[in-house]
Amino acid sequence: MYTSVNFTGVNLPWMFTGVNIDLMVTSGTAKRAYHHGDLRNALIDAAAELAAEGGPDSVTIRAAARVVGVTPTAAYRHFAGHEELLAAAKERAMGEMVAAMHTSLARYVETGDAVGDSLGRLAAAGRGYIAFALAQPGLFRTFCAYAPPEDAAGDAVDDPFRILLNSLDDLVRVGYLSPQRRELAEFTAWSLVHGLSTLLDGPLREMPDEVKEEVIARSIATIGHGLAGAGLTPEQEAVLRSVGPVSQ
Amino acid sequence: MYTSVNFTGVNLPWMFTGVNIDLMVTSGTAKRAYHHGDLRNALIDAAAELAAEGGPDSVTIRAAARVVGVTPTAAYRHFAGHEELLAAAKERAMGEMVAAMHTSLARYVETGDAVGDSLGRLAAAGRGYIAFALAQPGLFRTFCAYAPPEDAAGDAVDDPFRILLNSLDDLVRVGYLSPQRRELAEFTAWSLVHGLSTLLDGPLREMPDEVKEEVIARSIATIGHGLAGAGLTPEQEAVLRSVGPVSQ
DNA sequence: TGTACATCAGTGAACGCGCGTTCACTGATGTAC
DNA sequence: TGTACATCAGTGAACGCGCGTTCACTGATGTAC
Repeated sequence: MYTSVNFTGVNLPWMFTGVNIDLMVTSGTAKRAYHHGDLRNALIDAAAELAAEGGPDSVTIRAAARVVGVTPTAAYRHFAGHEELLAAAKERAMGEMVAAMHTSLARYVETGDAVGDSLGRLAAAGRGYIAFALAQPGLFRTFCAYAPPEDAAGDAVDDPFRILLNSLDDLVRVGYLSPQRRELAEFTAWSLVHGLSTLLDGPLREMPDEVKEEVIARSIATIGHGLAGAGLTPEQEAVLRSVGPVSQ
Repeated sequence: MYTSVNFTGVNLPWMFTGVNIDLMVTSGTAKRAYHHGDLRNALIDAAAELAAEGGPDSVTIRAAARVVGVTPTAAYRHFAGHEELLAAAKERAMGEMVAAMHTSLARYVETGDAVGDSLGRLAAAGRGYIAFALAQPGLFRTFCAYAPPEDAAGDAVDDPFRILLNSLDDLVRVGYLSPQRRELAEFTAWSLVHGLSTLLDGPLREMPDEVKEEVIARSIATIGHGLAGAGLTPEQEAVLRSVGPVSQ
């Protein structure tokens, strides 16, 4: 399980956050005090849970309040409105994605071959991305709707995109990827991995897992080959380039 | 403009479909007769228009009826419910996508080089896909939600996927793509093109058009190279393959 | 050719739903003295 | 250490919105005779 979100069904995050909690024991059952203690985080937890179950559209103030067991109005003490709660859920989803990619990267076992290991790390990062999308489709779709906050420009160093950039830079350092082909390669790699994630969880949902696995493996290999820029003759590459934008 | 949907703002499709239309001239202004004449198609036109403007979520029975200038109840004479109207909109979106791909394919100018032309046609098909996504984001998102009807299994021969399959088969026939690497390659190609479409219209929306163009060109070239399977040594390809699925 | 009438294709009002958001309020907390 | 009271963090009721869908209805159509 990649996510730290509480999926137990019973949402009692305040049991664990434990800031200023009051319990009133009433005839043997624990009852929440009038003051929640950490409602803001509880609502974000609930929002992430809702996102995991039904994607970003399922994140509503009323639903989150319902999950926590609180009046919708109470949420307005902690969020300016729906948009702010949704933004928090997106932030969570982004965090989960980064965690998934790091987990995958951490599991990669180095072989000692510099080129192979650089490619391996790139592949591992992509694997983490895809695995997260397939394991947590709701959170993945929420992650896709993520937009970095206006104020924090370039602050989020630890985002998935940064991991990708580093992997590709590594491939240049190691001599596999030419600086010329390095340019904009991040978007090619991201597109493939993102497209795989979307399609395997969408139109190709019914595909057997072994076939999915083979599709992923072959796709990664194809990109791996492609980055080298071998295969096509310069003339053929020029032909491809001549297939320009389709005017409307 | 790829789409045949009426975007004039004033939706008067019945003026053109002209089946059994009655006009009652009342003090100089044309007024629709009580019976519409072709309400079903008018509603589908409206649904496609709504989808184009706001994606599949904007397709509602009430909104479509509003566009046509008819009571929501009237729609129930022609559609079992909301789901059926949405399905019709998806069908339309699919049709527009196919048209866009064919347009792009038709514009490809053959060079005479068999391999180059096969690749060129594959690229042109992909271009059409991406161009449609960028020109009609709402319809593209509606297309993505498309699910073929249960009854018509394998009937839709002329769908985008079929175009892709044919292009790849061509690459084998022409000797560029080995039968071994042909297998499942359609999903790699589709993923790249689909991912590009999604990202360029999403997180990369602000990217200048020339850069977008360069990203597309380079991505297509990378896949072109990659399909040849040159670049990586067999050992390196094996390393990539060993980066297996990330267990949860 | 004219007319009675069944059928067809709409109208208009209403239902219940979940949503975001606001209002006046009240119970709990914690601090000044 | 005890208490008055400001402040904080909730409640409960209500608003308007757009949605899907259903009901009884009515105006228009076209056909049998």
